[in-house]
Amino acid sequence: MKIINKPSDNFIHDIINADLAADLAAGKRTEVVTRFPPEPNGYLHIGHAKAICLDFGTAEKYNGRCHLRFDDTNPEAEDEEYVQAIQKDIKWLGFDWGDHVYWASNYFDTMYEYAVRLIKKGKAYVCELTQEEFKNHRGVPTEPGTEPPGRDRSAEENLELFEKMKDGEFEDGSCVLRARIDMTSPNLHMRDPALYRIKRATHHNTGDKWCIYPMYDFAHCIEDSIEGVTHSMCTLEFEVHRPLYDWILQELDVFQPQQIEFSRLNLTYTVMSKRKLLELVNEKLVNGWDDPRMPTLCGMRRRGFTPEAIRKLCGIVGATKVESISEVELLESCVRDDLNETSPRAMAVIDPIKVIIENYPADLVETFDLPNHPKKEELGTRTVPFSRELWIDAMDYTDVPLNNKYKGFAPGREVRLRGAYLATCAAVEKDSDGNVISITCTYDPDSKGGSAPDGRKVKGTIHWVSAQHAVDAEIRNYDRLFTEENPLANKEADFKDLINPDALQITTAKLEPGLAQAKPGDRYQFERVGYFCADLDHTEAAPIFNRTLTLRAPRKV
RNA sequence: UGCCCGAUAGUGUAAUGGAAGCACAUGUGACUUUGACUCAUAGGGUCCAGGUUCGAACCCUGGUCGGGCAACCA
Repeated sequence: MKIINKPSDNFIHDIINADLAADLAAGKRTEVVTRFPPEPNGYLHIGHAKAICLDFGTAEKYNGRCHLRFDDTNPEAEDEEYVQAIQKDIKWLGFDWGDHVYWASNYFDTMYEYAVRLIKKGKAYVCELTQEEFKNHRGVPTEPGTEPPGRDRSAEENLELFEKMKDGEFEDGSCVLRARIDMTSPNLHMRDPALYRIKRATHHNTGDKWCIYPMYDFAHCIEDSIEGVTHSMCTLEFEVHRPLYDWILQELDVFQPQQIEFSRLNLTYTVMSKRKLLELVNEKLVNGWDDPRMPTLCGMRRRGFTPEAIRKLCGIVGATKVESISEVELLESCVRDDLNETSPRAMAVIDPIKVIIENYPADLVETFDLPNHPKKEELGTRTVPFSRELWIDAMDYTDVPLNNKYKGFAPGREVRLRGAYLATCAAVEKDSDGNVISITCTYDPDSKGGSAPDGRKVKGTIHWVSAQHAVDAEIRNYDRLFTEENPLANKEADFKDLINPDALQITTAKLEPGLAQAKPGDRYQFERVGYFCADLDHTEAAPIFNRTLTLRAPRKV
């Protein structure tokens, strides 16, 4: 299949199209290889989803391949737990790396050889300055730095010192290997950056084999090069690292991938940095990485968001170099759009009040087969019991309707009990404080199914649950994590003070009985309320449902 | 006061020298056995100033504003 002349979705594909055309013209092999390179030091969030969609999506588009590569060059931060979680989340999102899973740590031998090569060329040296001392030599952005002592040592000496570093003859932090580039460069990253540091830490993959570990700048370009990555996409903050990326590979004279930077995904009412999310977890402001309020993929999964919706969002926001904050409404729209199509309907009463149907036989139970989806017959039907006493939602009763959009009961008012009968409110019983305790009504036995033989119309259709059959459930109502669109906008303030106290509100509800059999993760639309999914901890005996999102347009009565 | 990057409706994103579109959000209306969905409809935009050109969101010059960069993190 021809892989050039694919329509462009973004500036990155423009670049790839041009590269492929040039390769073709030069008679070279045309190929696209990308990679997603997480450090296994935390959970993936929706910002990573954007990168994943770009990396895997681009490879798919050009019939190339995308590698999953764990960038495990800092053993102190990394953990096997994250390795498993990252793989699970990528698969959940719908992408597959096939056999192409790699580890930076598998290239440690090659990296060491490459470092030796640089030393031999006089392009790297062992520097014994402390961090603080080197900082003084590096200087500040507005002034050139100065060359540190020992910079002009012979290659032989450096080779010997570097070998001693590797052999553990020096203390942690006593020296580093530096690239010998230009201490006066206007780009701080080119002022003799560190390539290797000494760190006695057990690596999850290489154990105690190494006591020196390569820095990101040295490791990443080499990883890309070894794997034959053609287009190495990363976020904007690495733009100033690109000259170094290119310098290292040129000095090494090895295959040179192209680094392309794009802007991170930001969403309103949340934060997207691993460090800040970790703070929320550590300070127990949320219940772990998979708290449904979190923008992590595992949190969103538990919340009930779908991978399809997240992928759709990533497609819509695209890839540019503009630093932007997308409105969370866009994500929510993608989620509702998908859930509306796919989730079966059910009835659940969140804020129950009792309805007694005076003229309905006390011992009668009828069942109704209601469609699971109003527009998709193929989703089938479920059986819902109906009896003399029902639960309806408190919002569906009022003494005096405030406007003509009101759908519920009011004294003398007839409404449709969804899928069952028309019923007219006869009386209401209140406690001494004026709170509604119960409503009595009469039903029209000829309106079975919800329509009257005389064809009369009713204003509203409300949902209900048979009281004697209702299943009690815990409902976790989730909302936005922060009260501010951009919790980080005020640099003086602590973003953690801006957490929305109402982002989780736990209530109990009356569910139609079939819902108890839901399996953890099953998604539903509770009609007229919102989208919900059975929580990870849900059981038939103790049902728990998470509110994914309310339906659009909050009720204004 | 160094270097790098960016700037198109409220938000995100197209238009690559030839009619400024789309989506979300918002307003109005229709439909509805979900105040959902669906459908129709409205408002609203090229940071500023010059220049090149028959023609500029796009090219050039100068500003303005926003972001990034001074870990032995990635």
